[in-house]
Amino acid sequence: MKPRYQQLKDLIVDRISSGELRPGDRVPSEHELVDAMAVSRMTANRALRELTDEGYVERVAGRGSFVADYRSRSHVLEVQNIADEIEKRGRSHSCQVLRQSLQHARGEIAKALHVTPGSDVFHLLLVHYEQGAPIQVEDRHIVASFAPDCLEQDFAAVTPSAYLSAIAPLTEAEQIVRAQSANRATRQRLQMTDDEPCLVVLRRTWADGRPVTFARLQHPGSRYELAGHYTPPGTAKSTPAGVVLLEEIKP
Amino acid sequence: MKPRYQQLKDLIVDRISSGELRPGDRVPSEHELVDAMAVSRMTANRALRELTDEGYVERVAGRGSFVADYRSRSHVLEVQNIADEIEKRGRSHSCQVLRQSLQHARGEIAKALHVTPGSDVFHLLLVHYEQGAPIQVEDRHIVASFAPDCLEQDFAAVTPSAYLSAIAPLTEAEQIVRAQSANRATRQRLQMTDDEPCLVVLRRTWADGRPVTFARLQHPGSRYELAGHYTPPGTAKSTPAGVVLLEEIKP
DNA sequence: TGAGCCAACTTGTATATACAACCAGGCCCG
DNA sequence: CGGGCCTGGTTGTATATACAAGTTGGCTCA
Repeated sequence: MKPRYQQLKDLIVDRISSGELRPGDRVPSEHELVDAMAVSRMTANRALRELTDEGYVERVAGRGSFVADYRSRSHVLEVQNIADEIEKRGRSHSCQVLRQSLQHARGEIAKALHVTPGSDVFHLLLVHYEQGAPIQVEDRHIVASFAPDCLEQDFAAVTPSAYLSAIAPLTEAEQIVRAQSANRATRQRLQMTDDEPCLVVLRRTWADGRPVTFARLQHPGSRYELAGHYTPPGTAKSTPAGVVLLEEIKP
Repeated sequence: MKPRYQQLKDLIVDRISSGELRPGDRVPSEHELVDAMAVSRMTANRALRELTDEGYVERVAGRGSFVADYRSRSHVLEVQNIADEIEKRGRSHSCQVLRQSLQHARGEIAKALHVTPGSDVFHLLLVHYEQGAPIQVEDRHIVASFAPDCLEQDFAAVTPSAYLSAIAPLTEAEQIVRAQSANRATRQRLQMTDDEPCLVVLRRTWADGRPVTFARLQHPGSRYELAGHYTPPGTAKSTPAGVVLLEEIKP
């Protein structure tokens, strides 16, 4: 049984992420939660206070609690889905599936995913295109027990990222970024010149407290870059208007 | 007057950052705080709980509260200072200053730093070494009004990052990461082979609500990589023990 | 009409208390 | 000697209560 303050938090987060509550909307006050959910005010206070710390809610003494403008939240999810990323820029995304199979986890993969060697894992190999030009080779392993129906998915339509986060929210991610030379197969798939550097991202993602997928994402250096904007927790509101995006700068 | 739970938090954070309490050390229990500081247990509990959420302490029911191994904290600051990063790995850092001059901001630099073209900015060009091997070329511009005594600093001893965060806390950062080919001068400075990819980080950092510095950091792809571990806010406690570090995996 | 005051509601903090779950070490008993 | 029990200390959660301070809107009174 989850603690009650966590139940309250889940309830409110669900209403926000379902779209029922939108940024700026009023969230139930502590007193309303006390009446509606039969908890003490301290418990309601803890739920709302933690949601504030986590960036979901803004509170004003005397006025009430409101759904926050959740721009600065969660770099993790932001970077997850390359299809969203591309379409957000108003460009077309397409995808080609090269491999979609069940394998036995061996060596490094088993270690990375915390499964015993020989366990079932799915292996995906995809190429993502932006406006028809190849932009990413996605080489992904997924713990089979987490996504049993993986082989029936059409990943050309729904990316693995989107598919996985639909099963369960991805709670944690670890990644490392490298500049490497690509091997010949990858260079061909990404239509890279022989000496073009390759931006490699190794990313491992957690759900339900355990690692569920491990991906190696390779990109042509001349056509892809990673951007991030970080504000330390608790200093949220600083982002000023009229920021010149770094993307526009080519020193 | 600060609230009492905040006073307790400050007290404990001070003892940690001064080195009096080291990772693994026991921090006062709730009951001890109640006795020593004359607060209620709920107040002591709030202080310790928030320190847990912020990654300073770890708590185990039945045993006590302990200073956390503060690896997973604050991606922003973590990545800031390459000297700290290197020395945390137990390796020696050194630095060579190639340029340290006052210039007039032009074009892209003025735009990135939100100053009018022609304004004073400092220009630094440094090479960082790890165990004697070059690991980073740092090409940095700093708003002159933010750091007037920049020309008198010895950046071979104190890195620009450390110097800047000592003036005022850096509250916000934006960066983009690219894989590029390096030009000949950079290849020489980093002792890179002709076709070795170069990991480039462009980073702009804010203090006092305005951008104060803009850096272009170039690294040899074969000897440097960026690593990050992300937990979305509020899902803190998930990180399980015995995590296999991605660094150990070479797929 | 207009200015100011007041009441109701909100969040923020603080306390005292209670019970459950967990852990370590000591103690007792076989 | 060894195994199991128990106890004291610790965290985790939950409640009832209290006061302070900010905001809003209406009401009263000049």
